[in-house]
Amino acid sequence: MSTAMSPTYDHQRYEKKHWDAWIQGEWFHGNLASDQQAYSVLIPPPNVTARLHMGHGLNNTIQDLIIRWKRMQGFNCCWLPGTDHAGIATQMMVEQTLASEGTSSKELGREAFFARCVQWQEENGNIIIEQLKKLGASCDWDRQAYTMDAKLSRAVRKIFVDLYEAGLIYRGERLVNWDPALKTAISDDEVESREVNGSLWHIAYALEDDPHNTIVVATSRPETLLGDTAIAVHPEDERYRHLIGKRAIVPIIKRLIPIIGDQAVEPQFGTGCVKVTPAHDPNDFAMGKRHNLPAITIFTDACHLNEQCPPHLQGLERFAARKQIIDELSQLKALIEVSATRQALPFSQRSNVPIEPRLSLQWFVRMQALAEPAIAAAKDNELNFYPSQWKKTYLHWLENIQDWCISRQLWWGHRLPIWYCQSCSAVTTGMSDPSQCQACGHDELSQDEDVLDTWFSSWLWPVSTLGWPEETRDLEKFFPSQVLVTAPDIIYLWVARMVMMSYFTRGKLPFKDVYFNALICDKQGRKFSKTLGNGIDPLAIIEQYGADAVRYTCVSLAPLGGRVKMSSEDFQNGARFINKIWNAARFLLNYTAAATALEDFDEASLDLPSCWLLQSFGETSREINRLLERYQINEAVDLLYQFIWRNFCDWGLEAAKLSLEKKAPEDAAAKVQTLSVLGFVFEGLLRLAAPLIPFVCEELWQRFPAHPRWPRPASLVIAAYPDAAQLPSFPQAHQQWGRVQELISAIRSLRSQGRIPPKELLAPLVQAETKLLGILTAHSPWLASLAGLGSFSASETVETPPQQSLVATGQGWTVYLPVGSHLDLDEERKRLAQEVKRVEKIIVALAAKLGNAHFVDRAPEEVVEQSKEQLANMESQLTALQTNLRSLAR
RNA sequence: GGGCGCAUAGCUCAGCUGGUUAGAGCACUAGCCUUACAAGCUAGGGGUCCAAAGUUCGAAUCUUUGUGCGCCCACCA
Repeated sequence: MSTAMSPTYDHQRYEKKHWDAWIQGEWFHGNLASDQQAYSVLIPPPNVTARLHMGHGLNNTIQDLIIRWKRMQGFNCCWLPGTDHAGIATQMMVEQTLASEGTSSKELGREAFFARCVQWQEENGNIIIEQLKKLGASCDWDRQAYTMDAKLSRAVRKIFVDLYEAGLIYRGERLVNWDPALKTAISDDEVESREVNGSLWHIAYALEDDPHNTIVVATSRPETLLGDTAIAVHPEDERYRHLIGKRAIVPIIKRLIPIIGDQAVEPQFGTGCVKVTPAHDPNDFAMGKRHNLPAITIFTDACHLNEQCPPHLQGLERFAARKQIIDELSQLKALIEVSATRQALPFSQRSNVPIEPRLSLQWFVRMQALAEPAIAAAKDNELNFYPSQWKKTYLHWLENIQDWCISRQLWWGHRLPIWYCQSCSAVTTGMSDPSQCQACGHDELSQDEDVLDTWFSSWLWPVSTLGWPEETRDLEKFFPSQVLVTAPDIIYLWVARMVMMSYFTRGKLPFKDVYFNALICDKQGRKFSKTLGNGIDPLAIIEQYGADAVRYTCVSLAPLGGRVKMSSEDFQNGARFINKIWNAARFLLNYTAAATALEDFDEASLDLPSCWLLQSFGETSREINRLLERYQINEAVDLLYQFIWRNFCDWGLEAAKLSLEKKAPEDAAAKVQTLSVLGFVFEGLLRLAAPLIPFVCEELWQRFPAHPRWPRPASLVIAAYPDAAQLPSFPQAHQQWGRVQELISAIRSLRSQGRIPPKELLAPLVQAETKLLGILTAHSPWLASLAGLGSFSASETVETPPQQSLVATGQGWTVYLPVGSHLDLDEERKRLAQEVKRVEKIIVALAAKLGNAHFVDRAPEEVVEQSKEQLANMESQLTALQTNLRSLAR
């Protein structure tokens, strides 16, 4: 029934097949009728404009791993997917398209432009969703949400109205971060400060009552003197104190402005005098408030000098204006000095141009009250961060929270549900568009032109995706979610705000755990960016190596938090791992292909290697579950890798070959047992690995005959996750076989040191304590096949080591390997001498420890016992080594 | 300027409760085409755990200081 397996795993043949089956089975769907405990996760909605990059790859693989693991544990899982309408980004994309058609948003007008945005979204908005599916994301695709959906838009409107009515939304004139390229305000969080080389111009202002005397200010923005409304000095500055209260004359425009004293002025910096331009600098704005200064805006929305400026300057762009002003100042001999300086300049992350602080009427959310429960939740450890140090960052921001400017001068987004009365200029809002002013009843209303910041819909994500403001069954079942997996760079923009909004709408946390995944960088540690072109395209890698390889590689490289350096070669590792599993299956299927089901094994009559394998599997299962519970995901993945490769393949399968390859009828029963254990553990490891690498596991699982101990549902995605408590356990056998493995490794090592060809059979002498000797004798066929022995002799004591032999020692055993002519005496003496030295060093350390009365008194008893045992053991090893060294002496 | 973090093998990193003879993967060396896998197997080399001081019977692990490097926040004109 199974088709022949190629020696290498060919992901192209299987991924789509299983994806389609999973969707068909509806196993990713959060079931409202289920009695099982719900477990839900919210996807950080990617922008509709986004294309899958490695950051998404890692972030979504981690979410998928968690949700698949929980699903296999029997939870009623719902991983809610969706996209974000990305106001600025989408608008820019559409503008670009329009420009290539020779038109623009202005020409189209608001409505037509909005329609184009909708169209763009319909055509391109789902690309990233399709890409997530390629990665294997087991989201509840029936519940896919979009922030501009009718449903979510209603939630946005509702929350706006609620906040407005609660007095938490207000309109105010403030300095905002103005992006002159996009001609919109952007939030503080979209501003990035960069160090640039700048100049400091020293400009002389004549004093009103003594025009021959001047006061000199230092500024990096001379052009803003057109908007100066004061000069400030530190009130205690001896040099200038006498000038406070007098007036100075702004050069060029000859405006009279007061000289004021303000604590904010740093006497050491520049000249100690600051020109104050409240409309164009946040500091100056604050100072202006304190001293009741007028604010004069000198720029248009595109940052050209406006009608407030002298006619000959009007229309100049801001940097051209700077040059012009400097020229004029030097002609007036008012420019005293220019010095070079490094300065932090705010840039728009969106358009990459310097931000212009601009005074304008905007809408704000009052944040302080909203922040309170969000602060308490973290302080009380109801909300937990992984890694935990982010708690401080989160709290610091919330405790110093500023009001949030939510209006954007864009067309794409949720338009503010605010109407101004033409007659009385009162404001009307509500869930339905008003037809008359709620203050005066006048029916001529005009809606605010602005739209809401995109994050204003994002902070509702935990409730809006589940149907809020309706009291839906989804909301009842799947709110709150369990864990949010995201990147730390949006801890303020999104994480903290969702917490606030969930408290406001539901009085509850939206999730109890926040997992911050690593930031993916190139090998030089630089962020992936379009301009550097250093990104790795996950789709190309999926194409080349398969989704499983991408998933494994991402997660195994990425520790919790932090930063991971990644290159496209790293994915070969993943591909190798997948291929290893594939081949282990190929090997096993040689023996099981004929059977439709495996027989059960009898725990009482298993051989030692089988017991060891079962015990290893149990321990691994326990540890993986434990690590996943603690979100130590890359460690769980590493453990899985070690178990599959080292334990199962290198030892389990190699040991099993012995009985599998036997043909005699009397061996048949043992063979069935071995095969049953291998089959059981292999299915178990497929289950352990399925959340991480679902495609290859599903394919292999379906090819595999059923085992009586693993009930078989229709798909591996809903099969039970291994639970150590229900697995057979053989701690003693595990330990015993461990010592045999140690011995085998030692013999292999001696062979290699003695340069004995792999095919030559060996005949070592093993000295060991009685019990171990018994085990070794009973397992001589395994020693033969795994260590390449022809025969071996065993003894409890060895007085004189065999002539010309290599020696190795371990816990309770010594092995001598006669090598005759192979022996290079000099080299062996050297090696032994080194070995003696190593052991002696350990003995000295242990003896010193045990000789220390404090240690014996104060250390826990078992630690002392352990040290004593170790010492005895090391001493006997030393004796054996020394004896052999002497026997080699000439 | 404030806050957070990092420093362990050539590279990327584990080592979360102090008890190791400090681990993994990649890279490197030697030997193997052993009919599951050469995308493999076996063996091996490689580390004053950044520095100094301290706590302790015992420190890669805890404390302090220093050095170097990241990131975030902040208005030094």
